[in-house]
Amino acid sequence: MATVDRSPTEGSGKSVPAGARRTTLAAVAHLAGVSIATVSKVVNGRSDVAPETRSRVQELLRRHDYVAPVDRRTEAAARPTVEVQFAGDLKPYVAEALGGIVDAATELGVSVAISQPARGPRWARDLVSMGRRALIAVTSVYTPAYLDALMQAGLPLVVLDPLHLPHSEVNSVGPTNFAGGFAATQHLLGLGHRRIAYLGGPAIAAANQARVHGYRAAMEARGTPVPDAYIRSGEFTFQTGVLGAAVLLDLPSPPTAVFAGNDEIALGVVETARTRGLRVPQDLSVVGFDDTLLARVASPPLTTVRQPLREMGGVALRTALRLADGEKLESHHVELATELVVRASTAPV
Amino acid sequence: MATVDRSPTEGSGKSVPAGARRTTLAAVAHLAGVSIATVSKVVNGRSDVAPETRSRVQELLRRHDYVAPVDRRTEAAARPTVEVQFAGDLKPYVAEALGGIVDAATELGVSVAISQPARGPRWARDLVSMGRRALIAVTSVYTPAYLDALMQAGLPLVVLDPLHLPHSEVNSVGPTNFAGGFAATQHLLGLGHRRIAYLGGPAIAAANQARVHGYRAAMEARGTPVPDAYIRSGEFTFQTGVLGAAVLLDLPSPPTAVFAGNDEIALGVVETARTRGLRVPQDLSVVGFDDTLLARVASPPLTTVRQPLREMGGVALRTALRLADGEKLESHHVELATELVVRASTAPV
DNA sequence: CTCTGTTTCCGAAAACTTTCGAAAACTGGT
DNA sequence: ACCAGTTTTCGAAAGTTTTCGGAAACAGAG
Repeated sequence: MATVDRSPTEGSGKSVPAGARRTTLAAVAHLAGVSIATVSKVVNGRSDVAPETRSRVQELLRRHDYVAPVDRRTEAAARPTVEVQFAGDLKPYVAEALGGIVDAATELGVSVAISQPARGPRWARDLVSMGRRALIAVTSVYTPAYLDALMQAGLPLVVLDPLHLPHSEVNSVGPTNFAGGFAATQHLLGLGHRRIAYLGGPAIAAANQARVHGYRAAMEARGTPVPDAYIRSGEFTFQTGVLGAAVLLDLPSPPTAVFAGNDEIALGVVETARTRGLRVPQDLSVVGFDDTLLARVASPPLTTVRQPLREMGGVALRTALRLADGEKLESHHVELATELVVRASTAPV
Repeated sequence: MATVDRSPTEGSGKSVPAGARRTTLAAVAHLAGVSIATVSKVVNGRSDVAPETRSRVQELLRRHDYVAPVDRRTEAAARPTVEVQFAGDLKPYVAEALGGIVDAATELGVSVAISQPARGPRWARDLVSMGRRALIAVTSVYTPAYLDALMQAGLPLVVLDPLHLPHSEVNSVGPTNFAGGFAATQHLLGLGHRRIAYLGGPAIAAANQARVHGYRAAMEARGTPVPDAYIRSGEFTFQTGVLGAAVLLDLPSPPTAVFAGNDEIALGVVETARTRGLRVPQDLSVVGFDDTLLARVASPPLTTVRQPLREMGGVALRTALRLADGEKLESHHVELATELVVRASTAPV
């Protein structure tokens, strides 16, 4: 089998004259007037070679079409690896994006390693020495120190669904949060709702802010006033949904529809409605965001704004690989389109 | 610098007697009665080594703590890597187990790579040549050819929640499915239910069978007959829950409680109840299995049998590492205790 | 200028990997 | 059983990489 594998390599490019041996380190070493060891070091990018010697040897290697054995090897061992880091639990949101990354990686013949964000002063350099070519951070916070460590190590970064606002130093992939918030709100308005509340994630999160703005824009376009109490922040958790919905429903003028910042919050809202004897969607309409598994298996199935999570994962991986290849990107931030998916948690007032 | 880097390695584990040289391929080759070349091939996962020879050499390499030069380069590169494979989507079940694996790996300083089950004749060997030391398969099917490829490559395998019955050739980690099924059914019986149905996953799945048996055992212990129509199989999906519940509820004598094979099925049952105007738990009690996020964020929150998924992931990782170190295991199959978690989806008749 | 580290660069030797041919073990035939 | 072709397995030799020590260049202190 090894013999069969090798054959394609032989036919590559300008072929060596029949009978002539392949160029060896020894030949080059002789011509360059250095030892074999030194030539080997040049080939492998070791540091202990004088710049002048290095370039002289490199020139000879080129001239004689030297091919290193590692390059002759089968592609398997040479597969690049990208690291994917996620903080905290592997929630459905992260899991689906990760699924998209793995799919794309399988297709491209790339390995994927996963980990929690590492600590310690050397973490970024350690990743490089473990053979990682790029880093994809999913919904992670990144501090200047974090970015600096990556820069130092020369490890390119792509952030999937960045928590912060798109920063020119950082490459990121995200959904069209504004458009999604707008579409969700418009859907509720179209059903005749006017008292629509927004119950979202952390106020600092860029994604959350964009969704709020989309919501506001739709409300204003319809000329519907938005009481301050109708916009609430919290975490992207079930708990926030349960508690936030309770507060909203206790308002003197409670909303007839809630637009939740993600599916998990939406489920919390549904649960609070249930404990209070309110039926969804007859008594309260709920819209989620993300369209994770959660939305599809909920009771009732959730109307939600679909994020193309798998595609986003794929784009993130491809972007990471392009950065690893030293390509310059024309755009630092890519947004993929969201889409409203209407299911059973929304109904006319 | 190189000299300084090496020193920490010297102090690791059972130290080599002072003055003694590091283990070399030549030493191992001599012990094994083969050539240096053959030992090198084993280290690098090359194909042209007989399985018997390979395992004998591997054993000696381990016993003498051989460290490949590529691993000596930096201490970071020496971190072992385990591959985790999962088929299909990254469902909450798989995601939580994966979370447990990553946690344990972080603690132990091990790298985790993830992928879809690979194809091709060389996949297992490729994993070895990419530096993987063990493989954890999550709910994957494994064919004889699959096992054979691993054996050939000398890559140890741990299956998490095996689909097949525990096989003496395969090391596996799973929950106490029988006890879980028994506890769930007893809980329903204790609430006064007598017409209890089981709606589970694939009939061939070992986990499903054990849950059914637990259910049957509890019913028989109480002297409650189980009509054949009360036991249904399908997939571990929402769809199966929706459809199966519809069939069960159309029975002449419909059940008052459904024990579902997992949380996703349980949610399907809840949804069918809802569309028929039945309230859970007042009109129908539902018990799930797994206690994934799904159970906690459902409406109503699901009574379910908790699997210690994170712990199972941790055990799987530790087991995989021990196998990679050549330890013999006293037991081929480890079962971790399940626990009934009572929430709001069950109530007295 | 001399002495004493310190760093850079190189190569000999040792360690390791790959190639490739040959023997052994299978394949199907007759 | 025997034979010709094929595949598997292995090791010798060739090729390559790593280790480690030493020479030369460099840098400061006396």
